[in-house]
Order: sequence, then structure tokens, then C-alpha cells
Amino acid sequence: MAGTSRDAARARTAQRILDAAREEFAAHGYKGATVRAIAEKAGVHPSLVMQHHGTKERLFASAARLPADDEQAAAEHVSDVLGARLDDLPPQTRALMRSMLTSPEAERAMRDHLDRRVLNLSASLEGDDAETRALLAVCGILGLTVARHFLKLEAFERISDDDLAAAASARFLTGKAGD
Amino acid sequence: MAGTSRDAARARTAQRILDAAREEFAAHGYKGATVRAIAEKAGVHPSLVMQHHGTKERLFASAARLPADDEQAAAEHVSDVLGARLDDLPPQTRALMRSMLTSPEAERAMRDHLDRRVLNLSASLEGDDAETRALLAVCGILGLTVARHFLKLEAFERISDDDLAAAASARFLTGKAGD
DNA sequence: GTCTATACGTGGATAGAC
DNA sequence: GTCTATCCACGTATAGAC
Repeated sequence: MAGTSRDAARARTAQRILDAAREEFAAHGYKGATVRAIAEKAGVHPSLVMQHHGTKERLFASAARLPADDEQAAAEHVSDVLGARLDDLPPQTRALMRSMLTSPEAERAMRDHLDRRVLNLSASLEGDDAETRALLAVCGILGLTVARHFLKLEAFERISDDDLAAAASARFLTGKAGD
Repeated sequence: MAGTSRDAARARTAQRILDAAREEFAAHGYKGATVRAIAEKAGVHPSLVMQHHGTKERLFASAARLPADDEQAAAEHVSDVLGARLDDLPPQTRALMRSMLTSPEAERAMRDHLDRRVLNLSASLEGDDAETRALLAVCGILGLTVARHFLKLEAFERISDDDLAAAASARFLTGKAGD
């Protein structure tokens, strides 16, 4: 009982550091984000970051973990995925995606995530080429996300979300859709 | 005359450094590649790298420049693009793509490149939604390239290049194609 | 117990020795 | 023309302040 407020304070500090880490990793990627900058944003000394989270790599693993992969991915419908990827991305997802090409850890997490997506989607499609079409859809959404949220291609400024979603659905989900 | 061999030797050294830089940038990205490792691979002292190419950023700009963007992109046909992205990537392209999410320099180069691609492609398509379809095609190829050559999704091991190219063409190039 | 100061090794970058 | 000496910022482990 007497230790509650002490532990709570420590937990709050750890959470502040985690939030700061998510923003920095999302903005600069794994290598680009510095422990010192994360500490400053959280208002603590750099050493405290290590004290709480062990190492920069473990901090990244905690900060960039995709939310509830197993249950969620299995239940998702294709239209949900298409819609979600056109909205703004949560910091966790941004952090993971921004580092997927430069951090082996992030690369593996992203590959596992997308492998599962392809399997789930191909199971909900029909025809001999179900897996090929599922792979194309997943890759298409990946490319759209990168181009829109990270590269910020100028064409996105001239095309409405509705037009884009409609065209993407028509192309990626021929015949049978997920909803 | 007397200075020719001296200059030639210096130029060869610069080229060796550039080749080593391309490999390192392609393998580890901008931040992950170190000047010291590039120097070692080229067989020279780290300071020589800076002497020749000024700064790590300028070295990256030289190493990751996409080949002959203006003339080539304008002349390319869609089928060429689709095919090329399914083959192995040259070190320059790999270096640029691997860093596009973590290096502002690479991000801008990639955005410019893809913006031009969208413009060129939409000009060769017909219909009101030409630009939307062009954007989808470019993003789809981008996603395929990332998923195949960097994330290495397992589905690619089970699907032949021909099947993939056929399905991609059918989906991305409806109606009128570029060739 | 919670946080801070300090020190070590490795990056990129510059100036100057050979 | 090539390499050494040096500087500052980074990640990280340690010891010490409150």
C-alpha cells in the first residue's frame, strides 16, 4: 500500500518516455531517433531511458509493436484494411513502417505482419489465383501507404479519398470482396 | 601530360570508393552505412572518403542517384516498368529505396522520381480517372518492389514471376496499356 | 529507490603531418 | 596524395547524488 504512489510515479515516467519514443521513432526511424532526444522530450535524463527500458532496441520493440496482431488481423475485412490505410496512421505503425527498410527488427515485424495479411486475405478470396490476388492487394496497400504518408506524392493532393478508395477496391478486389 | 597518370590514379580511387559506397548504402541504408566501412571495403583510409566526396551526404547523393531520370522515364512504357521492378534491382536503386523512409535526401529524390512517373503514365492513359489509375499503378509497383526485394514476403516464393506480372498488368492497366 | 553525472567506445568531420 | 591527430555527438554502462 505504502509503495503504490512510488511505483505509480515510476510507471508514469516510463510511460512518458515510451510516448516520447513513439513520436521520435515515428518521425526519424530507429537510427535517426536518439536516446538523448527522447529523454529531452520526456523531460528526463538520458540515462533514465536506459534504466527503464534496458536498451534502445528494446525501447523500440516496445514503442513500435503493432496493436494486437493475431486476433485483429484475422477478423479484419478487406474493406476495413483499405479504408484504414487511407486515414492517418497511429504512431506505432508509423514508427514501424519508417524503420522497416533499415532496421532488421522492424523488417521482420513487418514481414510477419504482411505474411499473415496475405494468408488471411487469400483465404477469403476464390479462384486458383487467390493468393496472387491477395499478394497484389497487400502490396498495393503497402505502396499506397508509403507513397501517401511518407513520400507524400503530389498526386494525392489532387485526388479525393473516395475516388482513390473506389478505384483501389475495383482493381484489388475483383469478383468477391471481403465484406 | 605529365599529370595524367596521377589524375587517373586519383579518379580510380574515387571510383573504387563510390562502388564500395553503393554496396554499403544498398545493404544498410544511409544511416546504417558507415564511412569507415566504405573506406575499408575500398581499401583506403576513412579520411580519403571525405577528401574525395566532401561529406557523407554528398557521397550518398552521388552513389544513390537514379540513372538518367528525365529522358528515360519519359520514354518508358508501362510494361517495361512492370517488368523491371520484378527483376533484381541495381545497387543505386536499392540504396535509394532502402533510405527513402529515413533520409530526407532520399525521400525527396524518390518523391520527385515517382511524381514524374505518375505524370508520364497518366498522360499515356485515357479516361477521366487517368491520374487516379496512374497513381494506383505506380504505388502498386512501389509496394511490390518493397515487399519482394526488401521485406521478402514468403508468398513470393510460391508465385511465379509470370503469374505475378500477368495479374499485375490485368489489374493496373485496364483498358489501354502503354505498349 | 529514483534519478543524475560521468566515462568509454564508435560514429562523422576537420586540420595538419608525412 | 595519403594518413594521423583531434573534435563533437551518439549509445551505453557505471558510480554517485538526492
